[in-house]
Amino acid sequence: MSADAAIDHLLEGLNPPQRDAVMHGEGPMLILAGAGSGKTRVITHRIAYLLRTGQARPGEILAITFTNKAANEMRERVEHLVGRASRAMWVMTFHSACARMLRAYANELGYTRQFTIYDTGDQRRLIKQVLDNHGIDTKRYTPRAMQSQISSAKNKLIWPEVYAESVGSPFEEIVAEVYKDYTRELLRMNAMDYDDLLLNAVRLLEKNQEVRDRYAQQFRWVMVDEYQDTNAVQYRWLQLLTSEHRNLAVVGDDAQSIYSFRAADIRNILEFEEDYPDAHVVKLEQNYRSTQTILDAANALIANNRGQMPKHLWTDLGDGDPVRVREMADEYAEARWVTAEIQRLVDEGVSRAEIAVFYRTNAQSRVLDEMLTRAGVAYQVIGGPKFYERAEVKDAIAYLTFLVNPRDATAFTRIANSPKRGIGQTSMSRVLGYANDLGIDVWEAARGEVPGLTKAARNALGRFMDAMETLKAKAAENGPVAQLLDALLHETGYLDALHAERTIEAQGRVENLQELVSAAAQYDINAENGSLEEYLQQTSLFADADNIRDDEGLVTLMTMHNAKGLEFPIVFMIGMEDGTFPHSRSIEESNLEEERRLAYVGLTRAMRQLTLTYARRRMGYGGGSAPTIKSRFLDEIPRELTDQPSRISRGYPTPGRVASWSQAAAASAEYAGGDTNDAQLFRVGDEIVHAQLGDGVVTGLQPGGIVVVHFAGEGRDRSLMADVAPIKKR
DNA sequence: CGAAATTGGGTTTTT
DNA sequence: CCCAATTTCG
Repeated sequence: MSADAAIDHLLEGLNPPQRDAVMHGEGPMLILAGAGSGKTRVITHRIAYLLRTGQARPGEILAITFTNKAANEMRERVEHLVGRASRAMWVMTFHSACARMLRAYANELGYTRQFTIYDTGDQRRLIKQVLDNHGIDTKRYTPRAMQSQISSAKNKLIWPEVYAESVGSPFEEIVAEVYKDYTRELLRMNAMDYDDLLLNAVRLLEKNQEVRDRYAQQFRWVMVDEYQDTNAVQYRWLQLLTSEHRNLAVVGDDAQSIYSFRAADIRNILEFEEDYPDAHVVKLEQNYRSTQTILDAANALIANNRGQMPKHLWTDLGDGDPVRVREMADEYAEARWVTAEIQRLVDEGVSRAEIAVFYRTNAQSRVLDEMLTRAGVAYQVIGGPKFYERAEVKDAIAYLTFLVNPRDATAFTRIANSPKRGIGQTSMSRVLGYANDLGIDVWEAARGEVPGLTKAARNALGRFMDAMETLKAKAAENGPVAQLLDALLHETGYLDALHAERTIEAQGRVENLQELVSAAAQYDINAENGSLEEYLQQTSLFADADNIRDDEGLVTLMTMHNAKGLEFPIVFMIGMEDGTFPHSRSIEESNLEEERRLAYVGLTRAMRQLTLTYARRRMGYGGGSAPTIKSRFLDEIPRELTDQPSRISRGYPTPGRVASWSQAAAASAEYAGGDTNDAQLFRVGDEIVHAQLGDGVVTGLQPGGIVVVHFAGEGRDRSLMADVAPIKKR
């Protein structure tokens, strides 16, 4: 293929705005990409186009995403378009890119290139220690609260010194103190937390002109995905990197900004045109994913937010089916019904991999979990308790970490007595204190003559460190990580201790560790020039969402946050109740707009069929089941887009929709269990009693066994399924 | 020092 | 309701 033909090929099949974005040359660009508008395609084709036209060389390209999954996908697609040239590009997450820069210049900031990356748990442990050192009451000032304050300060680019100057309350004074010490401790341990990766990368670029020049010159072409979710630090980092060439192309959708709790600042995208008055703006509004009905529902919902960037998603895929809305008795009925529906779909020939269930909080997956298991439906749950956060996995990783980073006291305290080998709290403190006093590595201290140890403790510590020395020698050989891991688990007695427990739980732990070893073996195979350090970095930046499997016939369960960037032909959104979604906390914090954007994200994941369910009663944290109010978001979706009878034609069946309706109602009756009513029993005007809502009057009857009831003391009518609702004629 | 028992604490979303 | 961390006892 000639060069020109190759270029034509790249532009083929793109719509005009997409093509515009792909072909844009020098200068800043804002691509407003609605859901499902083919933005990944635009980014990847743009990269290929820049290369093919000779405007860019591979090494000049920096393409940034938020998740590893997105980065991998982008990398694969770019590789598909341009081949091996993709290897010289930086296609990765913010965190990986920063970590890479920091490894290269760690010493500039007083770190070594072996620095450890701390997750939230590690952070809290270290903060707790700082609090204890200060004699601060950790009940009143919880490590959790401290961690969240510090993290939010970091994400706003507020350094410890600056924070200390602006304290306005005793609480903040303590935070300031802890923040300062925590930062110092991290440096001493040669460790950075997640936030530090970004923050220190900024510090490095600001502080060191040479480094800044190097990267700012290298990255002539910068592309950022999900720009609406960037925070102040990421913003600054991008500014520093693009100061030279100003070829910053950002892709995002303000309607999908859902990470303000992680300090994402929607203003970054809203004000992009103010930051770059010469920015070329492209709007991608044609959606290639969903039916028009689904898009209309999403458009109508998001219209309730103020200050959106004007846009209107459309598709030529046709209207498709109405959005299904279902009311269930409680979360069990809801889960049973969803399960039954899934089984029905699968019977009809739908692949399980085409089906997803979304919910607001991870806890909601439990009931569904149970029902699907009972029904024998294969599924995967994304999120929740994470593999790399399980105690045994963290232990194993901590062993490796300590081998690499001998200063990491957090890793040391985690593993020194795990498995139990008689090195208790006091002994560990002695070791740490000793290291502190002499200003030496924890490793070195632990090998030396630590004063004040009992004979037993000294022996135990000696044996432990002997094993560690052996492992360190093995690590120095740079062999496969999996082998080292395996050796470690045996050498340290970790597996023996688990086997000795002889419990099912311990067996599960052993299996998790086996899984860890095979994952490491995978790494050994995949990594081109792998190293223990790189392996550790990868695992610490690993997110559960990276684990989604899409080719094994599994129904996918996940939070709506995790669903961002994905699509499924058939989507269920459950728990559509005020308090659950929108979450009560968002209502309290008047953060409804972000919740609505989250709902928007959920709705726009669906390609063909969208079903929204809510339960009349839901269990709170403390056992009791309480009545609920259906989500205000449901009311924001025009009825005519749903299979709910519209208010005007209440009581009259809508032709064409009746069949599927009664089918669904029948399924629901079958699975909801409990006493059932026959809809025929009720007539308009009947007085009824509801188990929770009390007295009411039937004001309408609808197909599918729905009775519309007006309850005393309620401003509106409720539609109830006669066969499952706890109602009786009086 | 380790294991068991109790208590209290907290549940939005996560790179 | 469930987990974790602290406390208490052996």
